Amino acid sequence: MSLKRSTVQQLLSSQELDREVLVKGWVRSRRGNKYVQFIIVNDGSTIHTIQAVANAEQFSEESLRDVGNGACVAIRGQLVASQGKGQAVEIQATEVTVLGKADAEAYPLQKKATSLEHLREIAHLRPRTNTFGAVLRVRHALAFGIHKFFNDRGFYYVHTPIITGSDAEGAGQMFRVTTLPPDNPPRTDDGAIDYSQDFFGKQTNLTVSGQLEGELAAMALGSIYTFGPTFRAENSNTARHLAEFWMIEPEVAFNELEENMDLAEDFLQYLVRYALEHCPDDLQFLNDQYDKELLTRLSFVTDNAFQRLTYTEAVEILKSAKQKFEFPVDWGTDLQSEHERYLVEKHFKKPVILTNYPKEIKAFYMKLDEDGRTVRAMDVLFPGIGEIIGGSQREEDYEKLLGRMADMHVPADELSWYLDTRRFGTAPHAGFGLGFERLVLFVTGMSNIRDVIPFPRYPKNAEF
RNA sequence: GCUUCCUUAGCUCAGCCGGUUAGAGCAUCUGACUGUUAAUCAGAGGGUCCCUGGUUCGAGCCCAGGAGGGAGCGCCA
Repeated sequence: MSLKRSTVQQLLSSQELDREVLVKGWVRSRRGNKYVQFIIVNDGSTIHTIQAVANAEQFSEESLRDVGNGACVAIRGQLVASQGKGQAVEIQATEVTVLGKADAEAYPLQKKATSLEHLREIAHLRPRTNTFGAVLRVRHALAFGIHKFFNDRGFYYVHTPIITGSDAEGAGQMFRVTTLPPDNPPRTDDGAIDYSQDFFGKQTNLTVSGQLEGELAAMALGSIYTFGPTFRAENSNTARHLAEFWMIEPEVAFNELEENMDLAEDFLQYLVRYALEHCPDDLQFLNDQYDKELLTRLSFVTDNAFQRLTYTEAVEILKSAKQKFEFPVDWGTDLQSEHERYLVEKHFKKPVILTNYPKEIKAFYMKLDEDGRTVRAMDVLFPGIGEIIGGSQREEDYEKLLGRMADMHVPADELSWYLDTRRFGTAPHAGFGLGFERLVLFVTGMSNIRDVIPFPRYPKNAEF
């Protein structure tokens, strides 16, 4: 019977020594002398590596020639207690097979430090680094934790469309989806492009948000969430924006603003706790390597209630702050990054939820407050990354919603399907959007959002 | 889109006031070393100084334009 492959993770945590094992993975390093060689292997199951020892009596120089940095190998041998310091167990190799060679002269990944900017240019190989291995494992854990959180609380996962016929969602610039020939599209009599001849018989785009469709589902299933790709064709060049990113959008019937805040806070604390529990080694590595405050900051999020205050209260605090701001604070204008950072990092020193923004600076679907000046919006602000969640209680009143759409020049006829929820059995409801990569950014302590997604898309870049 | 900084060996970076044959560490290759931990030690090979044009006796260095990248800002998640 053939020996089953063990992962590095299984071998390192095994109490069962002096048995034959088989490991397969990629060589991180080989060193030694003419009597003994040490082969360091990682297989992605953990950030840690396992050491295989090859004695010269069994392995000629020639047989290990191709066992170099980056090569893929299968190693069979005895799992034994290590004679050396630095690891508890190691494999005394009896058979080393090279599954895939890696030319040492050409292999782009070095054993020593390589900049994150350079790794971005070789994004097809960067998962083999410690850093990206850790980031991708944490990313997975967070994705899994999101589904678990909602499933455990009776939410249904709803798949909203990626191609949308609506261009009025108001969340940002959209990417057009078309099969018309770009050099010579069919035209109508007045010279405009004739989209009636396009694939869908109309103009279509990639979604900027699943929220409107999510609201439809919540008006039937009660509690739902979406988790899917989202696209923004904005020329945003920052460490916090991507043209293609993943968004989580829960929507809950009968929830009002207060319950929406409770959900957002529980959700974020749960996810940070989930990552701490399931990825301790990866987070420890990221803490040691990139951000010595990371674990402290994560614990701070799980251990402290978020500070809740209204936009109006925040403006008062900022106006009386001793700190000089580049942009003046005035009621009615949106807060700048510097203002949000002051509130979170200097004034409260904890995550902040800002609510009840002026209606002029928020979306048409947010519920109007009694005073007629503000809406039941909420933004969750995190240290370092700013807005991680944006949400609101939705306007459930048909007439008021129509009025808001008219004020903000949102075409009601294109959104008749959305308005139908208010015409037939409307109900109070609330939800929010969480940018998945911003969460991964916060939890990993990475500083650029392009380093927390395998293949980032941003202006002038769609490689791989 | 705006502001600002950067681009020199495979990688990370020095390079003085514009001066003759452009450097270091790591990586690679060769050799040494009986258990290494980013092994160590010795030696060798390795360059379109981002591109185009200009100034100058002479440009990696100064000037103009272009390309690419970082940071900050705006838009937002």
